[in-house]
Order: sequence, then structure tokens, then C-alpha cells
Amino acid sequence: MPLAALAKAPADPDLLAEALRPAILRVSRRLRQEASKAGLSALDVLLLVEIKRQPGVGVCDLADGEKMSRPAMSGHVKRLEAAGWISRISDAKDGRRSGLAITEAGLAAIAEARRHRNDWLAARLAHLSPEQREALAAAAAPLLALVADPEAAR
Amino acid sequence: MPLAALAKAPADPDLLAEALRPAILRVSRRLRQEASKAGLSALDVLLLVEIKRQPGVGVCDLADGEKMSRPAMSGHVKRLEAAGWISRISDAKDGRRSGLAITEAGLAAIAEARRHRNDWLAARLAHLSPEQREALAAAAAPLLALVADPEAAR
DNA sequence: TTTCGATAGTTCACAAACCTAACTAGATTG
DNA sequence: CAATCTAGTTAGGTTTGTGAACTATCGAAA
Repeated sequence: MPLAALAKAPADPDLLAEALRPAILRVSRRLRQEASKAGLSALDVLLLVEIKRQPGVGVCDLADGEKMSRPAMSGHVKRLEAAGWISRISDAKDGRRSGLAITEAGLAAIAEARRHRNDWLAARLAHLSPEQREALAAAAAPLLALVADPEAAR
Repeated sequence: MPLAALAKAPADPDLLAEALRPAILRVSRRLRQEASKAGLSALDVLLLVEIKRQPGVGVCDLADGEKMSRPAMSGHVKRLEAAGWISRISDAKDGRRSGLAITEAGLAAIAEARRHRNDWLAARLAHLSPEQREALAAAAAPLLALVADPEAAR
């Protein structure tokens, strides 16, 4: 069992990868399952928060930032726009770019998603011990570091 | 930023959920992307390991264990069987059941996947600090606890 | 100035991985 | 032995991603 070996050599990348991969896969599968029951997917919230943080960001910027293909991001943006959560402001200087910005409705949607207390992940987290929650809290930053752009660190 | 607030109240389930969700979504998206470049998806390895651990397990057992629909698991099993990584042994006592077992080729496939040094996750983990790796190591068990069956804990 | 190559974004056709509903076939039980 | 339960599959749809090919616009060089 990888978890047992992990206790002895917690910093070994290969062992860690083996223990972490199934855990993340399983959790993310459940996460998507549960999210699909709400009106707003977890990815939607992710993108809305990103657009809120960088007003005027372009579709390709977002795609590159999330390491997603441009067509995929184009589709998401179209969906978010159709829902009224973001708006496009065509750049006066560059006719190709469509600067994205979050709308009032988008802000409300984020807030609503946050207010959603019957949220699967939060509920499951509440069932863990405080120690387990602290371990997860400590892991959030390293997880993001895993997907951070290595170019940015240069 | 959720990460900053998290430092003050690491055990708050709602804050934690907000910080953890995007992190897990992003990592799992990359994980699937990178895994698809190999011949063997991360889910394949997950299932092969599970079948190796419980020889004779049935399709529905596996589906329930992974909290996946029976048809979905049926498809995966069919694929693994077609690849020659598992075999079905029809149960003499119960004609409906197909007991699954890993084959030599399946064992080799797992070993090959482990040997794969140019593995994205292990490579990225190797770029983190030992402290970050330890934080992730400590998080593996709580992550699995999130998706563990509450029935089993009764 | 016109042409030419890069960039922003889209449309299209496809694949992976999941779902529900409805089915077949074998097992169990009243 | 008939009703019902269980194991597994088939069929069809959804979500979320991909790559190839396209349009439109920009910036620069002949």
C-alpha cells in the first residue's frame, strides 16, 4: 500500500505521486458528479473568479492560464456570456481582442455559489477531524504550485 | 484570496472547500491531460491496482467501490480486458458474476507505468520543496477519507 | 501600399468518461 | 413455479475536453 510506504519517506516524489494520483482522481470525480447537480459548475466559478481578478482578460489569456485549449475556453466564455455572468468589451486598439469582465449577475452568481451551504465538499470536510482538515489546508498551496506555470518561476 | 484567509482558520470547512476545490480541479485536469499521452490512463492504473488487490472482484463491486455507475465500470472493464490486462473467470456457483483478475500483462502494465520516470506528476513533485511534498503527503489520507464510503464507517 | 506572417478567436468534427433507462440472464425465495 | 432480486450489458445522451482549419485583425517589410 502506497500510504504506508509514504509514512517512511514522505518526500519521495515517486511514492508521493503514486499516493496522490488516485486520491486526487477520486476526489475530483466526486466533485464533478456533485457539482453537476448545482446550476453553476466548479469550473464556472473558477473562471468567474479569474475574470473578476483580471478584468479585460482575453479568451486566449484565460486558456493559457488554465492550460486549456483555446476552443475549450471559447466555449466556456460563450456559455458564461450567454448566462449573463460576463460581458465582452471589444478593445478599441485591437479589434481582435475581446476583453472580458464580470457582470453584476456574475458577482451575484459567485456569491450565491459561496453561500451554498449544502455543498458536498464542505459537508464532507466537516466530517473530518480538525487535524485532517489542517493537513488539507496545508496542502492547498502546494497543489496549486504543481500546476503553476514553470515559465513564471524562471 | 481564500489561501490567505485559510491561514487564519485552517479548519473551517467552507473556507477550506473554497481553497481546495479549484486546486483539485486544476491538478486533476492536468493529470488527465498528461496521462492521456501515455498508453495507460490514470484511471486504468487505479482500476488495475484495485483488481490486483481484490482478485475475483466483480464489475458491480468495483463500480460501487469507486462510486461510479455500473455501465461506466462495465465499459472500463471491457477496455481493460480487450487490452489483455485483466481476465474474467466465470464463477461456477453464480453464472451472472464475472470474477476479474489481473493478468501478467496487467502486472507488467502497472510496473511500466510506475517505471515511467518522465511522469508528469512525479516530475512536478520533484520541483517542490521537501516541506511542500510533506504537506502533500500528509494530505493524501484525508483526501481519500473524503470519498470513503460513509456506510463503511458505520 | 500592398502583401505577408503572427495573433485572437471561432467553428467543426471528434474522443473520453461519465450518466440514466431499459434490457438479458441467472439466482433466490415464497 | 412464479415473482422478484442481482450481475452485467446495451443504447443513447451530456459534459468537458482535443486538434485542424477557418476568419479577422494587427504590425511590419518590400
